[in-house]
Amino acid sequence: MRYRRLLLPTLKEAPSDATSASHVLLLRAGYIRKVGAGVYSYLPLGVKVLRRVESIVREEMNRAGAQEVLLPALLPSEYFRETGRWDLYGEVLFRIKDRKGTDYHLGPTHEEIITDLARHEIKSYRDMPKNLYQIQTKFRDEPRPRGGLLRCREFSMKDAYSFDVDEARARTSYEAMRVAYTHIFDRMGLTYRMVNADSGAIGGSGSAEFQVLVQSGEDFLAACTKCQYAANLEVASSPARPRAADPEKTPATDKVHTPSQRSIEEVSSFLGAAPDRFLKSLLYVAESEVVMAVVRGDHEVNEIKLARALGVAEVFMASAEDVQKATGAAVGFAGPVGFAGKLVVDQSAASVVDGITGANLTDYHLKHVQPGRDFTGQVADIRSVREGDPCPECGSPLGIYRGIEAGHIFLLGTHYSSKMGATYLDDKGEQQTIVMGCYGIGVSRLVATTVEQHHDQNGITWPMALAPFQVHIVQLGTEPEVEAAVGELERALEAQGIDVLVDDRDERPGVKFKDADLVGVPLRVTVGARALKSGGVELKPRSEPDPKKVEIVPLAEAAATLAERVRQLLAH
RNA sequence: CGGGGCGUAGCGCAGUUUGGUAGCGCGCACGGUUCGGGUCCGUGAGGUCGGCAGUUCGAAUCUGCCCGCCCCGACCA
Repeated sequence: MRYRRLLLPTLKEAPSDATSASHVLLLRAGYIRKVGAGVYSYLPLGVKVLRRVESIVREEMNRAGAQEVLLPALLPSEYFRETGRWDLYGEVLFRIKDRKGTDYHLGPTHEEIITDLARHEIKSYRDMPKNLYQIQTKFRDEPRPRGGLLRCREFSMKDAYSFDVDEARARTSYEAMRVAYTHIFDRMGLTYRMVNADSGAIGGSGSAEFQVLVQSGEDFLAACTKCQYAANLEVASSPARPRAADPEKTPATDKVHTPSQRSIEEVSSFLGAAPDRFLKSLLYVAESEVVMAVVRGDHEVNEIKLARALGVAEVFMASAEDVQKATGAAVGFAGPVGFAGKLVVDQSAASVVDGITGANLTDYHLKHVQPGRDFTGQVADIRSVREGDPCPECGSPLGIYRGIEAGHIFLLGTHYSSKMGATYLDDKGEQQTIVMGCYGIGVSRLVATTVEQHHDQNGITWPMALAPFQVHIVQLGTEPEVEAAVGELERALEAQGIDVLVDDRDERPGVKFKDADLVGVPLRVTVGARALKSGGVELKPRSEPDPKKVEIVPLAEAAATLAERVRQLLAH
C-alpha cells in the first residue's frame, strides 16, 4: 500500500481529551477518530488491526470446535423481559421504540438471544455439545466511557456460548475455551494472567478472567510469585496466620481513655501497639440492615467479599449518623464487643490474640479483647489481600498487579436455560435443562490494550501478529534507482504475502521517520541513495530504541531477510 | 448520580478577572528555500467564540437556563 493513497492522518499534538497512552497514540497515529463519548470511527489502519484481532480469535475459536453465527444487534424487549434483565440491566441498556411504539434495545450481550435459538433448535442430547460464537458490535450506555477504545459505549466483542447435556460436559467445553483463550492471547504477543474471578450476579460455578498486565489497568489482581495461583483482587484470598500466643492467657478487657484518637495509626501510636493487634470495626449497610465488619488493623475490608459473605448484592459504608445510632459512639470508636447487630469477622481478625478495639463509647478503646471470648460473629474472608501475603496454594508471597480485562469465561449452568425453558430429551426420553457456558473477548478493547502494553515515547510498537502492516518502507528521495529499488522490494514482499506500507510521500526524512515510529509497524526498511550506493537498504526493527542502530542488508537479499524476520516475529 | 474541570479556526492554546467587535503555534493552500529524525522565509484561506434567553449603546467577556466533553468516585454479564 502506498502512503499517498492511504487515509493515514497523523497528528503532532493529541486532542486534549485523550489521556491514556492507547487513546492518545491511536488518535495521533491515525487509527481512530472520536465521534461521541465512547463512540469511535475506525480509520483504515484501525480497521486493519481490528481485523487482525478478529481473525486470530476466529481461527482459534474454529479450531476449538466453535461455529460462527451472527445475531442481531437490534433486539425486541421480550427476550430480556423473559429473564428479568429488561429491568435489571437498568440504564446501561440503550432502549428505543419502533414506529409502533414497541420496545427495542441494542444488544449489550446476547445470552437471551442465543438461548432462544438453542431452545428452538437443540432438542435432543444428540444435538450437543454445541458452541456458537459471534463477533458483534455491542452497545452499553456506560455511566462513564473512558480511555478511548478501552471502555466504549459501542464496541466489538466476541461472545461464545456453549450448550451441554450436563455440568461435567459443560466443564469440558469450558476447559476447551480456556485453552483456546490462552492460544489467542499468546498469539497476540500479550503478557497476561488468567485469574479466578467473581462470577457476579450472573451466577454459575466457575469464572476466569484473562487480564492483560499493564500499569494503567483498572483491575487489580493478586498473583503468586511462585506458583500459578492468580485471582482478581475481588476474590483473591490468603490464609490467616496462626495465632501468635495462647488466647486463654488474654487478660480481662480493659477500657482505656483515647481522646480524639480515631484512626488505627492514631490509636496505634497513642497506645504503643502494632496495627495488627487492632480489630478494625467498620459499619456497612446491607439491604437496609446495619452490619459490622471486623478486620485486623493493618487490613482493608473488601466490600465485594463482604457482600458475598452476607449473601447480598452490595454493601455501602454506613453514614456517620448510622454509626452513631448503631454503636452509641462517634465514628472511630466502634467495636464488636457488645455490638447488638450482625457481626462479620474476618478470619485474620478472628485469630488475633489480646486485641484492641473501639469501645462503642466516644474517646474510649478496649484492650485485651479476645475474639471468641468477648464477642462472636460470622467468621469469613472479607479482607483484601496485600502485596506479600502468602499464597493460598503454596504459601509463597503474592504480588499485586494491575490489568485490563480482555476476556472472561463463565460456566453459566442453567441460569438462562431454566428461565427460558431451553430443555432437551436425554437418552431415556426425560426432559433435562441445557447447561450453558459463555465466553467473551473484548475485540476492540484488545486493540487499545495491546497499545497500552506495546508502546514507547515515540509511538506504538505493535506485535507482529496485530500490526496493520508487517513492513514499512521509508522511501528517501525520488532518484530513479531509489524508485526502482522501492518498487522491486515492494513487489517481492507482496509476492510473499507480506503487507507492506510504502511511504512515498513528498516529505522530509524526519517527518517520515517520526510517522513511522508513531504508526508502529514492527519492521522498517529505509531505501535511500546513501545506502543504495553500497547496494543496500537499511533495516531497523521498531522495537530497537536507538535510531542509529540499523542493519545494512543487500537489496537483493532484503525481501528474503524481511520475510524471515516476519516469520520469526510471528512465531514469537 | 456525587465531586472537579473544560467548551474560542481541523488540532493545541491565549484573550474572560477590568465589556469596545478575536489572536498565537501546528496543520492546510500558494511561492521560494531546504533535503537522512517533525527545514526556514513569505503570502493566503479558514471562526454563528457550544446553544438559547437576558443585562448593556455595545457581550467571547456579565447573568440565567440548557447541551456537549474530560477527569476522580460510584457503576461496569
